[in-house]
Amino acid sequence: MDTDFDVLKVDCPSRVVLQRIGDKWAPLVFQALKGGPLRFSRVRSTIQGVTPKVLTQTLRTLERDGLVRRTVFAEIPPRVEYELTPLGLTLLAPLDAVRTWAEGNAAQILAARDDYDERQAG
Amino acid sequence: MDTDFDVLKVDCPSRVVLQRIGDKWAPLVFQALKGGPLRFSRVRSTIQGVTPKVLTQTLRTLERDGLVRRTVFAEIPPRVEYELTPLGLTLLAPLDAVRTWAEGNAAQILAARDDYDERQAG
DNA sequence: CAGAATCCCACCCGATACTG
DNA sequence: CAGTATCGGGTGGGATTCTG
Repeated sequence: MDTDFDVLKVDCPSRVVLQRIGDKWAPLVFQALKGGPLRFSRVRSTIQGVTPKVLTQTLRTLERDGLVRRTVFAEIPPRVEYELTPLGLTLLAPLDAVRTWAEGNAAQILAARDDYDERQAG
Repeated sequence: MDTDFDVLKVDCPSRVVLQRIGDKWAPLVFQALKGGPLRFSRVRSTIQGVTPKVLTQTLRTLERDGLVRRTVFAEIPPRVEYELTPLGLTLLAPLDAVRTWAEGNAAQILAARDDYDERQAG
């Protein structure tokens, strides 16, 4: 077998990994960094609506998980670049599939919701 | 074009969809239901660690989003079955890719964390 | 069997302001 | 520029108990 992990099992580490994927900003960071290294401010402007604090948190966690590399350049003014690691790059495809699905089916989902809500109210 | 949605934009509906996909239990429900219809208690026992309340919440939301169908049989004792809708089935593949990735790379992630934490402490 | 009701808390996230 | 510090709120999730 390739793996002993099973998301359906309690305390399986893969669940923690799933969690990370499923947090609010992490997938957007991947989307932002898929084109190559980006400076902090650039990441921030790419991902609309994210605050510096939360973005930093997200990037730190992804760095800790070995998915993002943080590079500091000793310059004035300071420059810090973020990029996906080799491991992070392998996650790009699966994540992209989900994102594509989300973008492609958002309308249907919203319609289904209206349907459901209307049936509840009516 | 196929879609006007872009996850990087604020208030884009696809973000909401991503959120849903990324909540704690929804992906596990998909994994549990991928084999076909299942009764509530069966879903519950398949997804280790989920409480009835949270499972109900999750199933309701997925039902509202048109991803899961809930069927009630008028029997004693009560029987309720859950299954993926056609729309839900189309999400199965992308989700499976992520799950497979999570299960396959959980070990590496954990190792990266230990590395990172050690470097912080040391 | 399939849940509903209730209570509760951790934590995730956001707004704002400040700094090397 | 690239963050940190601080405070606060909302909510997703959990434990427990009860019911048609």
